[in-house]
Amino acid sequence: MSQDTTPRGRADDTPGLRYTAALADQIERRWQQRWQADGTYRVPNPGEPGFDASRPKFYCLDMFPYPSGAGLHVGHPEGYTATDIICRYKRMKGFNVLHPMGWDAFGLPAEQYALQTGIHPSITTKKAIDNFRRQLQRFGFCYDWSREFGTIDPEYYKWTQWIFLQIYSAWYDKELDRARPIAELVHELERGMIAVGPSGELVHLAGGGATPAISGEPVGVRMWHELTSEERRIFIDNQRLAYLDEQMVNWCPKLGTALANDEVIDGRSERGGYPVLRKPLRQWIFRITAYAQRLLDDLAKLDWPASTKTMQAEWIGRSEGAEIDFALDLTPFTAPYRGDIATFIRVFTTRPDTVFGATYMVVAPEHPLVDAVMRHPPAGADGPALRAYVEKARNTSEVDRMENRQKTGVFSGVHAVNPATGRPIPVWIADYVLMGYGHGAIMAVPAHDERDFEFAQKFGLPVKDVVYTRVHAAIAYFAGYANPEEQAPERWAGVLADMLGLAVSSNATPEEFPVVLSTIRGRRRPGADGTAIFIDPGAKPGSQPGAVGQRRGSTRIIWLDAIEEMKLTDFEELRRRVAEARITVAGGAAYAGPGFAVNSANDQVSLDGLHTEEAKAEIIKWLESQGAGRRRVNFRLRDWVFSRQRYWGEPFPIVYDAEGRHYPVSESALPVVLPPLDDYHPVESDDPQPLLAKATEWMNTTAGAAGVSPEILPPETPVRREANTMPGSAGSSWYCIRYCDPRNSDVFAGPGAQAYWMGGGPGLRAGAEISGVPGAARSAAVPGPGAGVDLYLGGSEHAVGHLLYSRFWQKVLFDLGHAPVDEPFRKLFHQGLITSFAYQRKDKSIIAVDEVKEESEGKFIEIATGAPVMPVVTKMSKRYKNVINPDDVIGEYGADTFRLYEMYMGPLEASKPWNPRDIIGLFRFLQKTWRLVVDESSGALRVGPAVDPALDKLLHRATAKVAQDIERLAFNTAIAALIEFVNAATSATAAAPGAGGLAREHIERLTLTLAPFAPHMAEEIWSKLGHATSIADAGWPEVDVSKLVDDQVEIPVQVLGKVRSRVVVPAGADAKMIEAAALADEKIKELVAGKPIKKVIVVPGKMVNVVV
RNA sequence: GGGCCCGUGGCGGAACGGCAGACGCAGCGGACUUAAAAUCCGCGACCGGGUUGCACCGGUGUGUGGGUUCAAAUCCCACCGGGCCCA
Repeated sequence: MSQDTTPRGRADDTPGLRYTAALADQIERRWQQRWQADGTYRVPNPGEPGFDASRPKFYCLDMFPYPSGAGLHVGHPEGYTATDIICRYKRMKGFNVLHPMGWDAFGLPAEQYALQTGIHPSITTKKAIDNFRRQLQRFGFCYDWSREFGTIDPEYYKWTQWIFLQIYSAWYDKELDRARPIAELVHELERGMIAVGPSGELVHLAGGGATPAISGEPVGVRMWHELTSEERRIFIDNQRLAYLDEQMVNWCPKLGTALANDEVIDGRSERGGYPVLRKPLRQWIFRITAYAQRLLDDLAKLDWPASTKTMQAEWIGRSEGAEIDFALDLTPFTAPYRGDIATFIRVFTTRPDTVFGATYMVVAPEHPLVDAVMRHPPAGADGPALRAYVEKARNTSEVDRMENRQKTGVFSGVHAVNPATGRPIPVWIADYVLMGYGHGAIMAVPAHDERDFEFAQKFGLPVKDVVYTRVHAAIAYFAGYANPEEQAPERWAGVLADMLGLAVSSNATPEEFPVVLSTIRGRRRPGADGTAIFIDPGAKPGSQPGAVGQRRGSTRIIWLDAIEEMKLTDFEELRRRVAEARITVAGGAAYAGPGFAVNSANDQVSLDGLHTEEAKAEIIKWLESQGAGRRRVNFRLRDWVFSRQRYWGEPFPIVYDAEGRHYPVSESALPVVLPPLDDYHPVESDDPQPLLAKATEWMNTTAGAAGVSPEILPPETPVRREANTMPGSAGSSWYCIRYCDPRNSDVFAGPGAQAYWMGGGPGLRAGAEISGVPGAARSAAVPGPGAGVDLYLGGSEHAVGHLLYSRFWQKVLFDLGHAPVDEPFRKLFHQGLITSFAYQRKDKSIIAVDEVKEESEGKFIEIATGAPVMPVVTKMSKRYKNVINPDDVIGEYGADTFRLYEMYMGPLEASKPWNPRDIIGLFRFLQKTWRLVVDESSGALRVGPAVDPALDKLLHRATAKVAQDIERLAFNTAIAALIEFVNAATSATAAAPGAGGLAREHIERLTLTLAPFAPHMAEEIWSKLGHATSIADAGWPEVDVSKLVDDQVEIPVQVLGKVRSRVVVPAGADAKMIEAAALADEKIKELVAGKPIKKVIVVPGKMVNVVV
C-alpha cells in the first residue's frame, strides 16, 4: 500500500470486523496466497491428472501486455477483470476454462533504455515483467500462472523461429489454394507436373508429367531438368512464402537506425531532427498477399465487431478491374539502347471502361522505365530536371507523398500508345503514383479521377469525357437536338434547366431523352399527355396541391445555378464543349462515379451508351481479344516486411554464404540465441547496418557451428548470420497456440492440446491427418462453434496489424498440417478506453490537473493566470498529470472494489472517464453486503432461520439477471442487479431485527452470484459458511424459473399512446382479459367516454393502447 | 474529403419499438447521536394548475428539424456537435 493514501472507513469506534480497506487487504492477500499454494487456477490438459473430459472447453484470452517500466495503468485491468468474471462464471457453469497470461516483451523501449544505460534489455524487461506480475496478481485474477511465458524466453522464441522456417520452406499452390511444403514443389517439378515459365513464373502443366515431351507446352516454358542448379535455386526462392527483397527503408545515418514512417517528419527524424534517407535494404518479406482472398472471405465466419471486420476488409482492399498493357513508342531512344527498355507499360485499373479517356500515363519515380530514361534520356526529355525530380521523390516517404497537397511531376520524354484509341499519349513521372500499388504505373483518366484531374489541370494535359452522368448525357442531348428557337441567347439556359430537372427527377435513361425534351416543349400543358415521365414519383397525388409546380420552380433555379457554374457564354460554346468532350472540365472537378460511356468507340468496339458495369465487361473482352489486357483482381494489401534493424527481437535462423545465398538453420540447432552486445549504440553510417551486425564474432561463423544441415552446406563453410531481427508482431502472432501447451519442448504445441483448446473439442480431426489431402483440407476443417479462441479481448488499436498477422500465421500452420483450425480467434471483443478528466483553456489546449483550482462550485481557473478553464475528458497522460495508478486505488479500497468499479463504470466497449468520486459507491456496496451477512464485531455469520419468500424471488431474479448479463458482457447492469438485491435485503432484515439475518440458503446463493465479481470477499464468506473447497469450484446456482414471474402484473394502459392508468391482472392473462380490464378501468372509461373506440392494441404482459 | 460510431438529469449511466432516467456518485430532507462521522430511511427533469405544505391533475421533455408507427431515446431522412479510422 502506498503511503500517501488514506484507507477508507477507519475510525476509532469501528467494529473490529467492519469491511475496511485494511480488512479487505488482509482477506485478499490471504486468499491470493491460498489460491497460489493450492493451485486453484491450474488447468490440466487432456491426458493429465485431474482433467475432466466430460466438460466442454472455454478458451478465453486477453491480449497480453507489453510490460513497460511504468507498470500497469488502469486501462489494463479493465479488460482483464472482464475476462476474469467470464472465466469464473464459465468455470462455475461446468466448463474447462483456459485463461492464461504472459508477456509481449521484445520491443523498442527496452532497447532505447539499454542505449542510455548500457543495461541489457533482458534485465530491464524481466524487472518490468516481475512488477507487472505482482500488480496483476494483486487483483486476484484467475490466470493459470503455470502457463506463463514471455516472447523473449528462448524456449518460446525457439518455436517462433521454427514457424519462420515453416513459412520459409513453404510455397503457395494457387491451384489447390493453400500453402504446401517446398519439398512437394520440388517433387512435382521433378515429375514434370510443374514447369518454369518464360519470366520465371510457376506453370502447372495440364495432364501432369506423363507426356511432357509431346507438344502442347507453351513457348518458353522450361522443365526442371533443363535448369542449372543456380536457376533452380532462384526459382525456388521466388516461390517461398518468406522471401528476400529490396525494400525502401527510412534510414537515419546519424541515429544508425531505420525509422518507421511515423517517426519521420518532413524528411527528418522525429527524435533529434536528423536527415533521413530512403535506402533500399534486403529484407525478409512474408507473402501474405497469397492469402488476401482467404483472409477476406473468412471474415464472414468470425464473431467479431463489424467495425473491425470492415477495417480488415478495407485494409485487404480487394478491387476488380483489368490489367492493360500500353505499348511504348521507342523511337526517341537511340537505336542501340532500345533493347534495354521494356516494350510496354503495364497498369492496373479498376475502371477499364474509361480507357478511351486515358490522355496520358504516369509512372512512379521507382518504376523501371524511369531508370532506363535516366540512363539514356530521350530526345524530348529535360535530363537534369528529370534526375533532380526523381532523386527528391525517391527520398520522400510514401506517407508524405500521399499527403501531397500540390501535384508535382515531370515529363519522361516518352510516349505510349493508348490501345483503345491508337493515339500516342505522353508518359509522365510523378510521385502521386506509388511503386507498391498495381504495377507502379497508371493510365491517367483526368475526366474521371480526382488526382489525375488535378494533375492534368496543373500541367495542361488534355481532359476527355468518356463517362456521362444522366445530367451530362442530357446536356449532350440538348446540345445536339435543341431547335433554333431554343438556342437563343435568352432562352437556352432556361430550357436546358427544365430539361435537366425533368430528366433527373424522372430517372430518365438516354433513350428517353427525346420524350423528356418534347415534354419540356409542351410544358404549358403539363401532364396533359399523361406520360409517366412527368409525374414526380415522390409526390403523393393530390396530397399537396401545387407541390409539383413549386417543386419545378425551385428545381429550375437549382439547375440554372448549375449551368451558370459552367461559365458558358452561349449555346455555341456548349455545343463546342460537348463536341470536344470537355463537359467535365467546365464542371471544375472529375466525375469518378458510374454512368454511361461516351466517346468510347474505335473500329472494332464501341462502349457508347453502355452503363459502367457493362462497359467494363465489354472492354475487357475486347482487350483480351487484342492481347492488350485481361481481367484482374487487385488487392491493396502489401506483402509483410518482416525484418527490423534492431537488436531486441528474435534472430532469424538464417545464414548466408560468401555469394549471399541463404540457408536455413536446422530445427535441431534452434533456438538461435540473441548474442550480448558490449554497447547498444548504433553505428553512424550512410549504409544501412542492423545493430546486431556489431556482434562480429557471432555474425561470422561456419555452417556447422550455426547449425546448418551438412546435407545442404559443408560444415566448415564460412557463413554470415542474418543481422536483422524479427518485428514485435512475430511473437504475438502465435502465442495463443503456445498457451495450449506452453512447456512442450518437442513441438510448438502438441496436436492433442491444440485440438482440445483451439479445435472444436476432442472430436476434431488431428492436424497431421489434414496434411497432404488436396482440396479436402479446408472444407473438412471449417471451424464450427467452439473452434479457435472462444473469447479474445483487447483494444481496437490492433484491428489490422496484430489481428491480421495472427490470422495469416494460423492459416499457414493450418495449411501445412500443424494446426487444426484456420482461424485463431472465433469471437473478438474490444474494451473501451478509460479516459480521465483534465482541463481545457479557451484556445483548446489541455492543462494539467494540478495547475487548476476550483474557484467556486463548477468554476475552474488556471492558477498561474486566473483564466477560466473547462473540465474535459481526455486520454490519460503523464503530461496532464491525470494518470491513475491501480496500486494506489487498491491501497485505498481493496482489489474487489477496484474490480467492481471498473466494471460498473459503463458498457465494456464504451470509452469512459475515470471518476475517483464514484469509487466509494462500490466500496459501500461491498461493505453493505459484508454487514448483511457478517456480524461486524464477532465476525460470525448472521444467519436467520426463515426464508423470506419475497426476498427469495428477488434473489432468484438477481441470479438470473447476473447470469444473463455476464453472457452478454454487460457487467454494469449485472452489478446493479446485485446492488438492488443487497439494498432490498438490508431493508428487509432491518425491518425485522429479531429474525437475525438472511437465511443460510440465501447467503450461499448471494455469495455464489457475487463470486465472479468480488472473488476475495465471496471466498471469505464461502469459507465462513463452512466449505472446505474454493468457491471457484462451486456450481453456479440454479434458477427456479417459477420464481421469476409474479402472480399479478401491473399493466400500463395508454390512450392514444399516452399512459393514463394502470390495471392489475393475473400474470398469464390473455389479450381479451387485459382489454376488458383496461376498458373497465374508471379513469379510462372517463377518458374515452363519448368517443368511439377504433382499436385496442394489447401486448400481453406489457401494455394496452386504446385508440379512439 | 470519405467511412464508421456516439449525443438521455449536475456527473457516470439504465431502458427486446411498449411506464424514460434502473443502479451508483454528487445534492437535499429525516431517523439515530450531546454533536459529528458512519449507518438506516426518504426526496429528486421542467412548466402550469392545485394545496398552508403535501397529495393530486394537466402539459412539455432523450442534440435540432422532419418522417414511419396505435406507440419512437430506440427505425428512416436531413442538419448540428463530439469521437475513431482512412485519406
